[in-house]
Order: sequence, then C-alpha cells, then structure tokens
Amino acid sequence: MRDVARLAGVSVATVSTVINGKNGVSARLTRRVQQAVQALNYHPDHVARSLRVRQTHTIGMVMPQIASPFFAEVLRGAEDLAAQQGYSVLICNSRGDEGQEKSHLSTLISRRVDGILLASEDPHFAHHWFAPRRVPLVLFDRIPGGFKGTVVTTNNTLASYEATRHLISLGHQRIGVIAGPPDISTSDERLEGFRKAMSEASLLVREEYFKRGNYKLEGGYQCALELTKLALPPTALFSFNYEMTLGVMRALSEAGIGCPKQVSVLGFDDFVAGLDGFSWATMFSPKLTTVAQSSYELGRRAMQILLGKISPGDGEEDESEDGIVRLPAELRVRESTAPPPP
Amino acid sequence: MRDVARLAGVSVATVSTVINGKNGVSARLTRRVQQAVQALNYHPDHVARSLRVRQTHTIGMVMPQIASPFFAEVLRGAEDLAAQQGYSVLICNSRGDEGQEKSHLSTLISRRVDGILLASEDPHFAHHWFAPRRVPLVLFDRIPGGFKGTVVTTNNTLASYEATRHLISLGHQRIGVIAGPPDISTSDERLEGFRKAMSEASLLVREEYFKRGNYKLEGGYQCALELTKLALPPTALFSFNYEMTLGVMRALSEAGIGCPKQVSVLGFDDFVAGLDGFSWATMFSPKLTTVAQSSYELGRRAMQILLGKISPGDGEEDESEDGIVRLPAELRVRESTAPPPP
DNA sequence: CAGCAGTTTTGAAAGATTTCAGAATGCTTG
DNA sequence: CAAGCATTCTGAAATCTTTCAAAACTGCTG
Repeated sequence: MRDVARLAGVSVATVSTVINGKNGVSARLTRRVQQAVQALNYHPDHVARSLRVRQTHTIGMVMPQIASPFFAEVLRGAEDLAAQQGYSVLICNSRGDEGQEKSHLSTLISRRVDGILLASEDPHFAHHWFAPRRVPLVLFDRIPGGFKGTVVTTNNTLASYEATRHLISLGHQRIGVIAGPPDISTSDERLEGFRKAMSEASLLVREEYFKRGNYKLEGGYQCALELTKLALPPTALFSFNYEMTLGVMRALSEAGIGCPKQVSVLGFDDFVAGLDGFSWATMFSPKLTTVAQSSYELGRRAMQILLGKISPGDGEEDESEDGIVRLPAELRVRESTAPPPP
Repeated sequence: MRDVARLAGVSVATVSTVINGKNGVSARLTRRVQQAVQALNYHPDHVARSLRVRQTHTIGMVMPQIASPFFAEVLRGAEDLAAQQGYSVLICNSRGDEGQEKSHLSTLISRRVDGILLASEDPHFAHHWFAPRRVPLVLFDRIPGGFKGTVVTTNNTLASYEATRHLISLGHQRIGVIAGPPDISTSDERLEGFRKAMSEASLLVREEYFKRGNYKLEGGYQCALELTKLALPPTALFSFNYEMTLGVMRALSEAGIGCPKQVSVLGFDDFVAGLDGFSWATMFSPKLTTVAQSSYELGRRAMQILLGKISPGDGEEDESEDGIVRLPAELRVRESTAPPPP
C-alpha cells in the first residue's frame, strides 16, 4: 500500500479512502491511485484490515457431517447467501465428535469470525462455555437441551406427524420406528410427532417395534433386520434419517422382502444434493416416499439470521428475535408406501 | 494479552512465548501466565498473529459444485487432513461461473490464504493472471489447457479405457457416449480412453452415437433420449459423470426401455457421499455399473501436496514436484451392464 | 488581499501479536 | 568476591490497515 501511495504520489491515507470507495477525494487523485493499484497488482491486505476494523467478514460453520447430502445442501444454502453479502465461510467438520466440535469452536473464536453457524452434536450444549465470548451464534438442525438462543430447524414434529398419518391412512397399524440417538432433538421431535399420530388413531406403539439407530446406514440396516425378524413384524417402517433409510432398503433387499408389497418404507430426508432439485428418491426401485426437508433454505435462513445479528438494521430486522425458527417439510408420497398386505 | 501480562505480572513478550509453547521461560512464570490466561478466558488473536507472522494457516478451496457428491467427498478429504495439520479451509462455490471463480480467487488472495485448492472451470486457466501472486496452488480434478503446475486428478483415460473394454468384452459394438463439455479435461480424457479402446477393438465410433451433455442431469437426460430414438440405437450407453448418469436412467425409465436387457448403462462416478464407503449405486434397480473415482483420497492428496509446498521439509517431500498426479479409479461391475440383446 | 468556509489531503496513532537485541538475574569458577 | 557465562525476561519495533484531527489548499466575499 505504501508502494501504491508512493507511485501515485499521495499518502497512504488517501489510498485507503480510494480503495474503500469513500468520497472526499478528487477525481484526479482517484484515477492516479487506481492506476497505481493496477500497475502494482495490489490486493489490499484483508488481515491487516480485519485487525484494524475488528471484523473479519468471515463466518464459521461447524457440522457433524460435511458430505452428507442434507448437510451439504445446508452448506450450499449458507454459502450462497454469505458470498452474496461479501462474507466467506470457514468450514469445520466435527465428525460427530464433541471434542472436535469444541476445539473447532475454539479456533473459530481465535480467528475472530464475525459469527458462527453450528449444528451441535452436544445435547447439553455448553451455553455457559460459549456465552462469555460475544460471538453471534445461530444453531441449525439440532436444538440442544436448554439452549436459549436462535436456532433454525425443520418442523420435525409436524412433519413426522403427517408422515405417520399417511401410513395410518393407508391402513397400517403395526408401524416400526427406527429413531435416532436419544437427546438429539431432531430424533426426539420426530418421535413425538409419531407418537401423537399413533395415539390420535388409538394405536399403541409396541416396545418391540421401537428401535434406535445411530443415524448411520449401519444402524438402519441392523434395526430393519431385527424388526423384520420379529414373529409378528411391522407392516411399515419409518426411518428417521436419510442414511438409515438406505440401510433399511438394503436390509429388505438382502432379506428378499418386497417393498411396498410386504412392507412399506417411509424415510426422512429427500435425496437432492447437487441436482437442481431433482430427487434421487425417484431413482430407487421402488421410488421412495420421503419427508423432504428444505435443506438449502434451512442453510440460507440460518445465515440470513446470523448476518442480521451481525449488522442489525440491514434489513431482516424481524428475524433477529431469539427463538426457534421452524421450516416446513414436505411429504413426498411415492411408491414405497402402500396399504399393508391383507 | 496486555491484560494477561499485567495479571501475571510479566511482559507481553513473555506471555507470547508461553502461549506459543516455546521454551526459555521458567516453570514458575509459565504457570502464572497460564493461570492468568484461564482467569481471563483469553483466546489469542489469530488475526493479529497472522498479520505479524505473515501466514494465516488457512487454505482456500474453490470448486464448481459444492454439494455434488463427488466434490463434497473431495472437500471432506481435504478438510480432514487440513484440520489434522492445524489448517482451516475457506470454502468457495464458483457455481461453474468463470467470473465468480475469479472473484473468489481474488478475495482469497486478499485474505492472504497460505494456499489454494482449485477445480478450475476455466479451460484456459489464466495462469498469467494468477502467476504474479506467489500463492501456492494445487489444482484438482480438471487440468486447464497449458497449465504447468501441480494438479491431482483421476487417471481418466485409463479408467475410461477399461470401462469401455468391459462393454466391448460383453459383446457391445454400438456404444453411445454421453461426454461432458469440450475442453474440460476430465471429459476429453475420458473420451480419449474410450476412443482408444474402440479403435483397438477395430470398432468405429459413429458420429450419431456421440453426444455432449453439460455434466448436469438435464444433459444426460436429453442425450439419452436422442440416442434411444435413433433408427439403430446403441446397445450400451457410457455416461461421463454422475449427474448425467442419473439423467440417463430417468430417460430410460420414462421411455420404458429395459436396462440392462435392452440397453446397458455404465456411468462415471460412484455414489458414496457420507456413507462410510457404502455405495448408492447398489440401491438402484438395476444396480449401476460405475467407474468409482477415489474422491476422498483425491481431496486428501491434493491437500497433502499443497501443505507440502507451504512448509517444505515437513515430510511428503517427494510429492512436491510439479506435475500431474493421477489417482487410479476402479471399475465396479454391477447389474446395469450385460451382453447386448441378440 | 485578508478572511472565511468548504473541500482535499496528510501525519500519526492504534489495533494484537511476534521477534530480537539487549538488560537483568542467577550461578559457577578462579 | 569479581568476572564470566547461561538463562530468563523485557522494551520496542514491525506487520498493514483505518481513522481522525489537523494542515493545506481552493475559491469567494467584502
């Protein structure tokens, strides 16, 4: 920058004002400075700038699974908006490990990010650990117990309720559930919706029809296997996330159980990564009935709210209230659900 | 930091050495400083540090598609290694737009990242634009024409050659190709491998069997539709990337054409995002025969080489030679390829 | 042409760290 | 106990910007 100033025959202060597009510098000098910038191929030092103005125009985003279609879409939504507003995003994969999550948060704080987007793996999110630092924070997807801040997530209870009603309306009474780990809010809420629909229909949920997977393919596979081996197996399977649904399908296909003829399958999360809205679920055979979360929108909204917190008065005022924002999900009925066998 | 120093009754220089774990400070003071750090909940300012030491411990990564399974896996591989080595990664989605790519590169340079990982959309990659800045750079996936630096990619020619041979060995002679855009090296190389295998088998590639898609689902769909409508349609379809393969399957299913009974399908890119190595391709019906790139490994290697360039002598010496690193791909024969109908 | 009100331009401080030359301290040795 | 030598500690400079008070300039008015 000093070089630019020298070449243009002005002070660095002038160069600074020109670069930041502030007015108050004559057209003549402006041009000279710009030429010098070109000539020297000068790129302003964002680091020094950040130090001085105390903001980095950087958002940290940490999530438990970086390459899962759901999270990849959330990331895309968030990144899109951020880039549009001149922010960059620092991506951190916590790999579902609480320790790594904390260490990532710690480095993000050291890096003085302007805000953090977090899908916390920690059910008892250490609000007290985090609170002292004044970094704007928006959670997404999961709601840690006792957290009182902003979080944007899917309306899981409702979505699950509607999905269950779909199964019931087809005539299913013995519905097997493959839930996620306890204390992860998404799983708890989906369970709640399921229970509500069942009890409204005066159906009881049997203990042996209730399984907990680990939100991974392996878990879905195991649970489905166990469920189908019961003396009186369920006529429908409701799986609480995308990975587990794949496990379920695999288990059924290996066991030679027809879907939807013998058993219906309904899964959470549609399969849309990178496909301009086209869904993979239609490519399966049978095409899967799923609950589609608006993952892209979820990322975008979370980012929008976060940016709103960072620079208030910049539009989106209304969003900045603390609380839980719930995005609707959509039940996409396709071929994997049908009336139970007689 | 000044506060910490004051509380511990030492100079900031001492605090600095303690924090950086350098030796040369007595055990007594070390402890006092650490206590002060705890007491004040002090996190060192990475920004100021970066300014002073002239490195940010940040890697910029720009790619044309952030949520596509292939790129998501590459990202995961790269991030894994980076995190492990204490680097953070700034993610940029160029959305396949040359202008956005350039603007992202520009901000990465301003942000003084220590290195850049790039899958360039620009076939005539502006090496001269980039060269003057001394930022270590490693390309991945695509090789822009005339680029002379390090790039890590799949051995596309060989992979495509072997895939084609598989089709030929099944007895196919009329093979339709759905290639990517011209000048994108991955597409060109895959085409080369295909041509080689064909000519070795003394099969000629007819003009009307050769189509160019845009590497998107829509393109694969269109091309497949056109190919199947020919008077004498191909007995096998070879699609050059993942998205287009989905389009192909969709077209076939809509047209009611049986696979592999009437036409065999072979696609590039396996479907493994976030699934611990389990492949979606097995979930389709029929299960897809694919060429599986080692996407995770590709990201990891690219990052490894980049970090090697950044701090030489830190192991991985051998990698740092400029040139093209080619990772092997694996042909996974499943159910979508079979001998042609008689 | 002095005085004045704007408008441009600049010099220097500040931001949080690292680095390094040198000051201070403690210990050994002759 | 003075000298010499390690070892520990510190003060100040340097990194690249932005900011702001003040200086310099411009054009007008009386």
